[in-house]
Amino acid sequence: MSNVKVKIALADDHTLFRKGMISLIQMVNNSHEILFEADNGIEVQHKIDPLSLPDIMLIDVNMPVMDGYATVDWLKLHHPSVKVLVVSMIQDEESIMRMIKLGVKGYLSKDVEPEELKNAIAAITSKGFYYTDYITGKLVHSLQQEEDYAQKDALIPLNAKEKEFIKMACSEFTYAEIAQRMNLSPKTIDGYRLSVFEKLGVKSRVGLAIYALRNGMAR
Amino acid sequence: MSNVKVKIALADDHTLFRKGMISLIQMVNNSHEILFEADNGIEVQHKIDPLSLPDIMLIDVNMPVMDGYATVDWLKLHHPSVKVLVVSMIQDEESIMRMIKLGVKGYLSKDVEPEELKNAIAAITSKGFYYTDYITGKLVHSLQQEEDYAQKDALIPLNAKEKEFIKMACSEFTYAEIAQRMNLSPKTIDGYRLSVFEKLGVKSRVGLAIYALRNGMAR
DNA sequence: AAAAAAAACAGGGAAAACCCTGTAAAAATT
DNA sequence: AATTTTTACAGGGTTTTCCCTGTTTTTTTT
Repeated sequence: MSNVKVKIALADDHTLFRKGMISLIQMVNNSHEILFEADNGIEVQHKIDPLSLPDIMLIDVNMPVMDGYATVDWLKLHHPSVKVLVVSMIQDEESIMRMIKLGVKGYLSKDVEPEELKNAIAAITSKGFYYTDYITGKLVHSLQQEEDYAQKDALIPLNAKEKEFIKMACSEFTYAEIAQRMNLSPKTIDGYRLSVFEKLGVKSRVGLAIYALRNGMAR
Repeated sequence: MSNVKVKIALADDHTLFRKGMISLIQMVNNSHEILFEADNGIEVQHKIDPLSLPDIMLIDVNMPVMDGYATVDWLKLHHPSVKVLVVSMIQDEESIMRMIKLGVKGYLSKDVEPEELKNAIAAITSKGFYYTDYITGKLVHSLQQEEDYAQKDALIPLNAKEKEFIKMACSEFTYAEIAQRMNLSPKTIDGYRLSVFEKLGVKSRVGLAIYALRNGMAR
């Protein structure tokens, strides 16, 4: 650990919890400096000093006025160098994924041991992130869900021409232009249109395009 | 660790590497049983015994005839209980993400210390997965890339009604139905259509839907 | 209060998409 | 070789989308 103090700031609407965290952080050793604390995102915006940005910000998800998501989003845009460690009671996959996608460097439960909080801050300082097994598990699970969802198409038998037609339909070409490009008559294309509409259960070309994009049949 | 041996199988086209791995695994302690080894995915399909499935399969990405992806995909479908640990020289984000999405429980480089291989097998056996910091980093990075890509829309000034229209247009409603639902005349909707077409540079409703989905303006 | 800008609406027409029913040729089955 | 299935294609009509040129009403600015 270097001789420069790690600068930390906190955003959490529960004063008692916030004060507790601060005392915990300072108890560990004196290599951490608390820059400021805030009740919510708006206060963060006012209290943050561009000339002395925190290295790490501990942020809660649930806060009044401006919640954790909005706060992280704002930080990402205005002070991207600030590394965010979420500390929240909320542990559901959706919140975790949303925060990870916003670029947070760690996500802890509020009932972890003080030791783990220390480890998290140390890891984020040294290698840039700290994801527990729980978080990693959620992350991977979510990815696989997406993928599984995107593969029900294998259940619907579509031949090569139909798949090609679907890809072509996900564009601004007219059916007449698609016919040209596939060397088929517009009437044949109309036949493919009808058959894929029925197979996929869509009622319009827009519906088809949406279905295809959502299910990875076209990019 | 229980008294039942952990059953392991390997798929890698490099015989020497495979043999080395086996000796390493058996050297650790005698709690591991090697069920079989295979040159590629096809051999896995033939050698695997549904009555005595491996707990963990070590699989390489690059293999002739049937590669790692196809092998994992096959295992996922036919023997989902088999936990896959990828061991490969390939370490790029795309391969890693593809394998993770296929549900592999770990991904190691071929030049890790034997100690880490041991840890990985132990972790997968006990808690179900083993992702190194490197893999976790790639995972999170890939997620954030996706999200960043999906947010350039803020650059184009669209008012609330236009955004609502775009969402509605990403459906199978006709413009007349959209007009009803937004309590506006079809002719007004036609005006919104023209203005968003121009702002987003699209030429048809399908083009609009594709643009909106790709840029996160509609789900 | 007047001027300017934005939002809502309209007529009308051409092009594209949609949706029937039906036929001819090629390919696969038997 | 005969039959069935699949693929390719057509006529013709309805609806929807697209696109042009406007007017009226509401909101914002000065």
